[in-house]
Amino acid sequence: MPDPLPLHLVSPRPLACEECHLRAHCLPDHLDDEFAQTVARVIRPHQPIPRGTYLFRQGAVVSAFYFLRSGSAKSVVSDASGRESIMRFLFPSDLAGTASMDLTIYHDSVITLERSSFCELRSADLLQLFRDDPPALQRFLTKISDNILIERHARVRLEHSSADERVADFIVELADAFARIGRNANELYLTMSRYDIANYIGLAPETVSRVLRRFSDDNLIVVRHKQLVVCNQTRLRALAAG
Amino acid sequence: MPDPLPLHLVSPRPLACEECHLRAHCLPDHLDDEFAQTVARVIRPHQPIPRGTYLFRQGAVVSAFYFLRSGSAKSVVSDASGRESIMRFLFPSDLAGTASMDLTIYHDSVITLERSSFCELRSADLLQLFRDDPPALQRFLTKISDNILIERHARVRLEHSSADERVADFIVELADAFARIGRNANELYLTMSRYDIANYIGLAPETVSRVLRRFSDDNLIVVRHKQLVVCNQTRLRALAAG
DNA sequence: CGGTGCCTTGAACAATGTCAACCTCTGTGG
DNA sequence: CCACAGAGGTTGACATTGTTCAAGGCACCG
Repeated sequence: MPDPLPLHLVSPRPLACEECHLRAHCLPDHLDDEFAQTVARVIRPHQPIPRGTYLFRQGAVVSAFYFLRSGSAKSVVSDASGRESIMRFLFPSDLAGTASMDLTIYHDSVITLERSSFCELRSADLLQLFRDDPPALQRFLTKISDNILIERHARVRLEHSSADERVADFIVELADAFARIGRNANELYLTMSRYDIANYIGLAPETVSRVLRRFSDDNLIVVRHKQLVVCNQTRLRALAAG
Repeated sequence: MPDPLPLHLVSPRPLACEECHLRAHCLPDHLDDEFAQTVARVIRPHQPIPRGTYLFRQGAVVSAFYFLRSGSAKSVVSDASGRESIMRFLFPSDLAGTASMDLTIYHDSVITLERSSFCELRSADLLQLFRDDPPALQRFLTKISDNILIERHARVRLEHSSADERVADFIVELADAFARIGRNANELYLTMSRYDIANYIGLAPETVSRVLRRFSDDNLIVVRHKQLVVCNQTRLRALAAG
């Protein structure tokens, strides 16, 4: 997935939206002339930003949600004792910030894992967008609902799964995310570190290493650094299901 | 917290709403005459229902959300392999069904843990309520956001806490829920079984028993069946924080 | 007053975390 | 282009924690 052109090179709105390959996943479902003005005020495309950039920080006042167009990111919460937990990984078409829809402060931080681009959805004008285009509210709610289900899945995985099951399930989850954005679901690239993976699925990094090694020995996968090839998706899914 | 009168004995709407002790936690923020009609169409009080009743079942078509007025309930998801996980416990002023706001099917089941009463928020008319009273949408979103934060807290607890920390945190969480609805935060009544507690915090029921025993030996609490008295809230909170 | 389900307790076991050492890739500067 | 430093990743030995299995107790409800 190549990075898009820098902002100053892309077509001006509303053409940018009409050309967007992720339009079907965006909030507005149509783009006639007058409505386009509302959209243009609420939804703003941004230039690609480098790896390690914060889209927003936990505790800051909410100003916008972020629709990821390319790249990947992680959502992190840090608790009172300073411990950080990764809530989810974000991929193109995912909406960042949905846990902060009470519009007070951000309840997590979102950090890019590679060079990434996104559209900003300004929260101040969001309610107006919902008024002008009620289906947009429905889509917004659906995205939030999806997010809740993803996070619940991650929690159920923590509660009832062995280390093997967790790692298998993580790989399957990643493969599905790749498939959703039109990439090869068998050739995964791990933009996140082993520490991030371990944190996400609630294991020690050493355990993740060992399980990947075992999967590799069993010919389920081939791992080389950040490259992961899935050899036996069926068995991997069976493992993930427990 | 006494059960409210059966539906046929309470005052008709809108008086019922005006008398409701939880009105401040409800969606509409005002109740003038014409608006009251919208509210009456969307929000419907119900008679108390017995313990073990399903408010809705996972997989059923979404018809309403449920605002708990008295009693308690649990939200349960069952996965492909039939394993059940308790996502959260619900108390008065909590809204059940927020994980299903995509309005397709319910993604969890909600089951009462004791005789409970509630108001039904019909989903078909909910969008109209939001149009008639935009702040209601804001309150709705805030309730969903609260729910996400509660479930995230539960997940972080699973990821990074020992058995002692989890049980302490559960007790503190319950105490806070009691305080929020105006009950004594030091005299808790456990409407859920030990199995439910164990499931919720990701432990074996035996472990919960043992930890409660230890806390009791350390004079942190006194447990007798479903009655739990908190003796040293400070130490308990310190334990919960890790 | 007897049964049933929920809860508690004990002992052995298995799983994963911890600690420490070593390896390997990457990026940097000479 | 090479050498080196440092972070990230892997591996092994060991300790710890919580689960599992089995038995027994206690309350509640017929």
